[in-house]
Order: sequence, then structure tokens, then C-alpha cells
Amino acid sequence: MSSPSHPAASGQGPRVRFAPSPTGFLHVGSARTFIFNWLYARHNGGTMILRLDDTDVERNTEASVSSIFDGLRWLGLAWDEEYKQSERLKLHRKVAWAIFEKGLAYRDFTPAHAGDSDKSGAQGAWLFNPGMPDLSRAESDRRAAAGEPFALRYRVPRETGRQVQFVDAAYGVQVKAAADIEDFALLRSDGMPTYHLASCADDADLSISHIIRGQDHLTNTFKHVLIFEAAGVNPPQFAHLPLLVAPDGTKLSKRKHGPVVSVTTYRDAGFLPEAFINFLCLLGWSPKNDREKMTQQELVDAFSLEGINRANAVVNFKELNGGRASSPVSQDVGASVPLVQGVYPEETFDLKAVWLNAEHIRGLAVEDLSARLLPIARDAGFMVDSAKMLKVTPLIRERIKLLRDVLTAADFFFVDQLPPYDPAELIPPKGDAVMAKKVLEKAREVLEKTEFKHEPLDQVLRASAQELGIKAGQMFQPIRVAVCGRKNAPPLFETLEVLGKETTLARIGQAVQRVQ
RNA sequence: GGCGCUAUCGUCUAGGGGUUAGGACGGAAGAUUCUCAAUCUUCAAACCCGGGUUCGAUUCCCGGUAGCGCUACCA
Repeated sequence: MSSPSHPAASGQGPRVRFAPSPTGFLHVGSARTFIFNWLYARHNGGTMILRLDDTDVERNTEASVSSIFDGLRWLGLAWDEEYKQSERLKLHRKVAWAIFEKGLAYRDFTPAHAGDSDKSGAQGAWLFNPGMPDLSRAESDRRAAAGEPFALRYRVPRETGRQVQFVDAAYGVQVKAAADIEDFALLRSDGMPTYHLASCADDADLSISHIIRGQDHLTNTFKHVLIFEAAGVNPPQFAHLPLLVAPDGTKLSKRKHGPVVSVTTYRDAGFLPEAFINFLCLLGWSPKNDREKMTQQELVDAFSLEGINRANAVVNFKELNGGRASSPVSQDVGASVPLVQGVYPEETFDLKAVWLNAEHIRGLAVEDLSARLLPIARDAGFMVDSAKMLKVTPLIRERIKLLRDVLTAADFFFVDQLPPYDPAELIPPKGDAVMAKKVLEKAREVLEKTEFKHEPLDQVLRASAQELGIKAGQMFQPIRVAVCGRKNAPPLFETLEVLGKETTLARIGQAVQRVQ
């Protein structure tokens, strides 16, 4: 353990890791942890490591592994090295037994007790199983040899009155009396390492220099410091991140809060990964200069551990259907399959995330945005090619907040036949059906002989309005509704230009029919 | 119960012994364009409570309260 097995460990720059346990989908809190680690590595020219902490065979699932990779792939932040704890078991056991040999751990033959932890009960703190720490080595060896199952526990130096301490980059100096730390397990009775042991053994072996993780591990860190010490290595530096919580203040969970906490939900809802990353970065971290919208490079440049906050941050989402705890399908990790079919309304998400997404969308080049919109429209069944999408994109770029909005903002560009709409919509403001009809007939007449370019369309339609003695707005609205099927749409001339003369005239013709 | 962490507008946050407590999202009002957006302007909105320390605390200290985390042979 003192000699790192990984060759890259000899290089320089910080080595950080993201170590999810594949027991659920990748949720937004984990994603943020990954992002902060990645940012730290990239800012400092270090190494980003992905390590699957899969020592809990009971709870690991393949679906979870693929959900994590799905989410990570979407974020688009690459890692440099990849490991699986389940392939490193020998190392973990070696480290555990070395600690035992030093007398810093002991066998505990007490049968495993399940989840009867009465955390709110009035019983004092549990520290160890009576008798077990004092078992003589001979007795311990004898019972083990006899085949009696046991867990290996760390022998916390409790009676020495010693204080365990470490410095956290976000929370400062942390001190805790060893007397308050229980004899935690290193190895389970089935020989599998516990999280604490495996994590520390691997962190040491992989020469992790900085551990950046959720604050739920802050108090576990005292145990980790003890393990590093027992293993004879210097502990890495620590930086704990404030937790991401739901609007009700409780920690994010799929059981309780539904798909809004899963990364793939954001992907499926039409978030840009760069916007999602931007949003997550602003939760629990601040560049301290009032910047909000930031590109990936700006984030890399600005990121530092000093900007990390200490208070939990709420992800201000609205629960779908008032919480989905009772949904039977939401229980298992269904990889990337959306648990709630259909679309997620934008109000489902933290509106700042939605706003940032819109900001990033507006900042995208037309070609880029267009290419991202195309597959979404196609998957929804619209017949579109990239040339058409390229023409439509500038018209909707400032009108969509989520990529999926292309479906509702630009649908009329993609269909042959407009879905039915209320003919009353054709009536211009302060006008009547007669005016609507006059407008549409006039439009059909003049448009027939107009070139479908912005300028000529502008001229001819304004001139027509004047001729009819009505306002431009009164002229435009019936036409807009006739070609778009609704009142709210992109600017008229550009729209007509993209739609083309044939489609425009056909739709106006249909509108003339409907208005009477 | 024990141990630990935290506390600025509804939300994300900046700030910090003396400030009109700043920005952003969201909200309201207005300007603007052919509608909708976008954009611009304006407005409402916060230092958890109580004690200290101090000439002066939102800021520093203590206590309370509240929230969260850990307290498994989960991670």
C-alpha cells in the first residue's frame, strides 16, 4: 500500500476521483460531485478518476451501472482512469489484515444484526460489541479456525483521550474525540470489505490527492483518517460539499421526489449538458463575482475549493404529480427509460436551470443548435431534414428554453396539414369575421405574385393593410394564425419565407374556408 | 439519545464590525417590435432568536431554536 500500484500515480498534479456506488441511477447530487472533481482536476492539470465503489454485491445492479454511464456520457466530461472496486478485493483484504496484524483491529464474532438501529431512541451511542475488543489473540484465532464467522473491526484508540483531526478545504479544521467514534467494521463476515476500508485502501493505492465528496461523509472522515494512519499513509486532502436537498429540505431521493432528481431526466427534457453543468456549479459553489452564465472553460478557469459553501442548497423543483412515491414503476432503476412517460413541463425543474438553459441555447451557433434540435424533432415523428431545420432554428432560438420546445414552437413548419385550430383565432384584434375574411383573401391575392423574401413580403403586406384601411397588426394576425395555427409564433415575414409560397397559399386558402 | 455540520430576499448567492446589505432566477409594472419571445427600465422581497464583546453588530463569541448529516458486517 505504501508503494502505489498505479504507474500514473508518479505523475504530478492532483489526482481526484468520483466514486459512485452503483445502487441507483445517477442523481443530480452525484453529478455535481463528479463535476466539481472534474473541474478541480482540469483547473489544476490533474487526473480525473472514475471508480465504481461496488463492494455491496447485494445492492449493486447492472441497470444502475448503465444509468451512471448514461448520465456521465451525456455530461460529456471525460475521465482519465477507470477502476472497479470489486476487482481490487485482494488489495482491500491485504490492507485490512495488515491493520489486524498491527493489533489495530480485532475479530468480532457477534452475529450481524440488520437494520434495528433506533436512531431516535434513548439508548446511548453504540461503540462496540461487549467482550469482542478484549478477546485474546489466541482465543480469536481458535474461534476463527473453528470456522466461526466474524467481522473485522477497527480498534478505535478510545481510552487514550485522543482527538482525531483533519483540515477540510470547505469546513475548516475538524476535530472529534476518538471516544465518540465507534469500532467500525473493516471486513464483513463474508470477507467483503466495507465501504470505509475499500475506499481508503483504494484512495491510498491510487494516490488520490484530494477527496471531494458530499458532506454526508464529513463525519465518516474521522474514521478514514484513522484507517490511513493505521495503514501508514498520509491522508489526502479533503473538501466536503454541502448537500443538495429538495424544496422540503430533505435529501434528494428518487423514492421521495421522483425522476426530477435523475440526470437522465434533464437530458430527456431537453437540457443542454453545458447548461445543466453550469446550473449545478452554482449550487454550493460561487465564483464570487456575480457571474451566472458560464461556459465550460470559464468554469474550469474559475473553479477553486475556496468558493465552496457550507450550507445545503435546495434544488427548487416542483414534484411531478405531487410526488411519485407511490408509483410502482418508479421503484427500480430503469436505466434511461423515463419513468413518467411524455414530457416534463418546464415548471418541473428549478427555473434557474431552465433560464440558464435558455441562455446557453441563445449562445449556441445556429448550426450547432440546429444539429441538436434535429434528432428531437425526428424522434417525435416530424419529417424534417437538416436544411429545413437550419432555416427554422434562427426563428425559434430565442423562443425556446428546453430543446424539446422545438416540438411545440416549430411544429407547424414540419407538418403537411395543420392540426385543427379555433377559427375565432383568425379574427384580428378589434376586428370581426368579415375583416378576417377580407384580410385573408387580400393576402392570398397579393402573395400569389410576391417573391417570398423578407423585404417584398413586408412591403406588400403593409401596403395591403393600408389599402384595406386597417392596422398592420390586424393584417398580420389572421395570416399568422392561418399559417401557424396559433396566435403566438415567430415573426411573420421570416415564417412565410421559410414556409414558402405554396404552403402559405394553401393554408391561407383553408383559413378562408374556415372563417365563414 | 450521542456526535458533528449549517443558518443573508420564495430560491441560488455576494458581502462583512460603521453599506441605501449587492447580483441572479422567479414575481409585479412599464418601454419596445406585427403576436410571442428576446431586449431594456423600474418596483417589491432577506441578515433565525436571545445574550454578550464593542462607541457600533447582520458580521466576532456564547446559548437557544430550526434544518441537515453520521451514529450498519449501506455507501
